[in-house]
Amino acid sequence: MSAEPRPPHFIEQIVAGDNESRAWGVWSRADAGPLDDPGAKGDAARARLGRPRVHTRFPPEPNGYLHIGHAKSICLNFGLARENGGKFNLRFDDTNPAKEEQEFVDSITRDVRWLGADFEGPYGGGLHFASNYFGTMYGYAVELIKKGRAYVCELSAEEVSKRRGTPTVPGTSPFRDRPAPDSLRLIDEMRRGLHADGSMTVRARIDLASPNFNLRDPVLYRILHEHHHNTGGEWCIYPMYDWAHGLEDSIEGITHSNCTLEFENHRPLYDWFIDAINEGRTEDGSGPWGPRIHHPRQIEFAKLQLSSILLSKRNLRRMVEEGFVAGWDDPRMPTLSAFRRRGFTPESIRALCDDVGCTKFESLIDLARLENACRDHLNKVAPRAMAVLNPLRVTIENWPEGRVEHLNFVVNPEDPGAGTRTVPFSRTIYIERDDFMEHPEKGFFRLAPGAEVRLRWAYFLTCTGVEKDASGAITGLRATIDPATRGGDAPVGPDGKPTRKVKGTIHWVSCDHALPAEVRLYDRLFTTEEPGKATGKWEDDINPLALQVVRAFVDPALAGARYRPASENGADVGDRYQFERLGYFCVDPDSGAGFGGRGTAGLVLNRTVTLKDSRPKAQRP
RNA sequence: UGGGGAUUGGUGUAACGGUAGCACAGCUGACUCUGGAUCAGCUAGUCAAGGUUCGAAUCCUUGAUCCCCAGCCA
Repeated sequence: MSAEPRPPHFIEQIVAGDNESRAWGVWSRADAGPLDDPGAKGDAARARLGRPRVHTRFPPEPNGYLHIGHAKSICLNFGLARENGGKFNLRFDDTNPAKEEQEFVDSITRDVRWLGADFEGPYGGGLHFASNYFGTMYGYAVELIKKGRAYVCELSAEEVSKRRGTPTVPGTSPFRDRPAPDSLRLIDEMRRGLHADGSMTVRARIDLASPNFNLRDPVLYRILHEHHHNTGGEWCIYPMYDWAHGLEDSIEGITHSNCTLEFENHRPLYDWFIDAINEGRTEDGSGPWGPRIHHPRQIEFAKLQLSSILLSKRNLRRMVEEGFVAGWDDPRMPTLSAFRRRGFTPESIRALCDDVGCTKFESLIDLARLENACRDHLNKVAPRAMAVLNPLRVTIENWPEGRVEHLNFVVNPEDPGAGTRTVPFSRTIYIERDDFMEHPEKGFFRLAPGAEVRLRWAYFLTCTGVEKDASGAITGLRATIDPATRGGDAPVGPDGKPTRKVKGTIHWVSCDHALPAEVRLYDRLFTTEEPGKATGKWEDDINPLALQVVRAFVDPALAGARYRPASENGADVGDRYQFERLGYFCVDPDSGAGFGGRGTAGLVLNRTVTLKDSRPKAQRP
């Protein structure tokens, strides 16, 4: 998008500074990667040797689908690893068995791959699960109890809440002075399943008077007798996010723990945990506690917010569960699965994330920028075709019945390598109803009675008559073509210059050859920039026109269009086209089997985004 | 009413004591077999008030506005 590379943002600057000072050391033979690998992974591993360590991660909880907001974090973290020759981990933060499901692990894995953050490629540090570290974390908790830094508390959730205090009044717990041996016995009993859910917790002993509530003796473990998607029935106590998260980064050797702004208040807690664990530990591992553990640097940035879009998991879940949309991948949703189904490319999403930069300012990005990024990319790569969404039949009176010509059609003017194909032309064609005005208004330069336009790649056409039904509605047009304009070029005079010009060019399809298709015209789900802001209920701002379905006639070349499983970074994607003058469209999986889809019908197409409309604002529909 | 953050054109983003720049949007015009694309130009900004300084978006003071925090969620 940008002509010049964007200047480095603040996190990139921090990383560059850390590289300069070797703040995180350098990659060694032990952690650089598979040096013997003959492919790209080996190349990256060998290049990594001796370079400053940069190791990032994307740590989603598998409790929902990834949305466009996550894309920013994925691009940031993967980009940092790639640009610095480092590594990027995909890690599931699966510390709450009650909320997490395999379906979400699968969708997230697929979506991260689709975006291009290849966590198993040359810059990949692999796929990880926080739940694999439960044993290590438990050991750290026991260590903290032994050090007098944690205790078992038997306050109920309600009592903890009641005793939390206020910003100026300290909290209390009658258990915080429980002797370490007692807490040790109790945590063991908790782990062994001897206590009921909610009966007790492990808490850090920090500061019940801190104005930062995160430091008011936060809970480390709660009892949950639940089946876990990864560890099954192995555990009945589960670590809280705050306790687990920083440790996960530490265990994986993450150098820069990038997260969103709301965790700024948690950073002192994460630092406290690691410092407390490191208390008494030594560099060489001598002494009672072993070697010091890694202490990552957390950096907070503002999450991506887009206008006319809702991104909280709670709201997305409601939209799906209460039927506002058809599912997580309904093309009206802001999930990555939905954007993919709608026809957005990973390149365009990455371009947006790169374009908006990264700061601590909570900005609201105009959704149009994502749409523009998509147009930008698709313009360069999408093959062109013609389709008529709202057909008006035109009979060409000076074209013989039954005669068919195959005219040359440029597949993509932006890409000469895409070549040409042919498109059939016959006596009756469909044109777009909007491209005709019986009484043309000022500035309208398409078809009107007596007016001449160019049929794209075909002939100049002059409207000679209008057919109407009893109610006066226009049912068809009569017209003639100029045989001397075959191919769409004006005849040239003796001076080699065109003898006449037409201002308008319209698209068309031959009635006898057109392929019928269901076209789903998508628009934004909400009519306001900040849904629900006015009334407090986003339901009030739902756009009833976010989906309109039309029966269209499309270019016969679309007979070859397909929905293709595992075709784009392993994800299922439909073929994408530009329908000239209309926008970008792609094959939906609801298409019939003949088109590679899972549905029973014929061809189903989604409108990804319209073409830009540069008519003066007053003239736009 | 405690603590933690933030504030530069319409929207984003740079400038790290030394000419407020870039992108997108908007508006003109050129070109065009897509009212697309492309090309050229224009419009438009440092939250406020003081202070330090030869010089302040940048440093200091005070204030304004917005966001986050009192889950056994993440």
